[in-house]
Amino acid sequence: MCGEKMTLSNKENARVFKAFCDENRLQILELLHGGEKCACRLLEEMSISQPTLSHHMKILCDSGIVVGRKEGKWMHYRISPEGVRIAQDYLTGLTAADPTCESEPCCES
Amino acid sequence: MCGEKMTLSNKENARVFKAFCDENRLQILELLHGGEKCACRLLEEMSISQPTLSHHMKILCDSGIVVGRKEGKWMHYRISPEGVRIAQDYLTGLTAADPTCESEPCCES
DNA sequence: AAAACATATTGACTTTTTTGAATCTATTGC
DNA sequence: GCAATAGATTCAAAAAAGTCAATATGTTTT
Repeated sequence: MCGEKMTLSNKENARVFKAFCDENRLQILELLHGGEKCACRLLEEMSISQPTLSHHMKILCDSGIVVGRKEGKWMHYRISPEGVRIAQDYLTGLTAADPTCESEPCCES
Repeated sequence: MCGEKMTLSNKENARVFKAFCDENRLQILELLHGGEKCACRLLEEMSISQPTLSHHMKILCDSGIVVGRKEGKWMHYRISPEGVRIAQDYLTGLTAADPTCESEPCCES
């Protein structure tokens, strides 16, 4: 089916949201918001070493929020709308009404 | 104004998303999805110690994703739709078109 | 083929996060 | 008041994450 939403395990969701819980990664996402950029460009706009950037790019790609494209000796990175959508779907599910919900009060005095 | 969206710093956004990058916290959110629960109920449905639960509840509350309500000797916790909305708005901004976007290609060969 | 360049990986170190035993605070019930 | 209960805090240890120098890999250029 087409608009089907997949449910990820807690472990998988934690990996997705790892993308957003480090300041440097948020800065990288900020830079990628302007469009696809290669690692060397990201590096010169940040104040971290090249191995550190590479490390964060790996986490961002593993989370699915960023995708990379190799072109010659360059790696171009961009935000993945599909990855972001998965994170959004999780958040939507958090506040959606749950049909299996028992509303019994907890620890009433 | 009413529908105004606030822009948080990277540091603040990182704190918000900390809520979602730990498996135990995701399990807590799963439990709170069924509705407000007190800490003692959460504790008996999880496999962690009481201080550890208290630690995670603090992080969840600091992130704004969960709010607590004290009633006698009990603490009742629930998911905050306003907090979740803030996280959602950040994600929406990630993929929204940027008017100040320069689309100049990066490292073309 | 050698030099230069872009990026990834390894290894060591530092910092942060997670964890639970022990303890403290606050509330309830006797 | 005293005992019991719920939850937070303190402290120390263990685990995980972030950092960068050095090095490795792969690509382009000369």
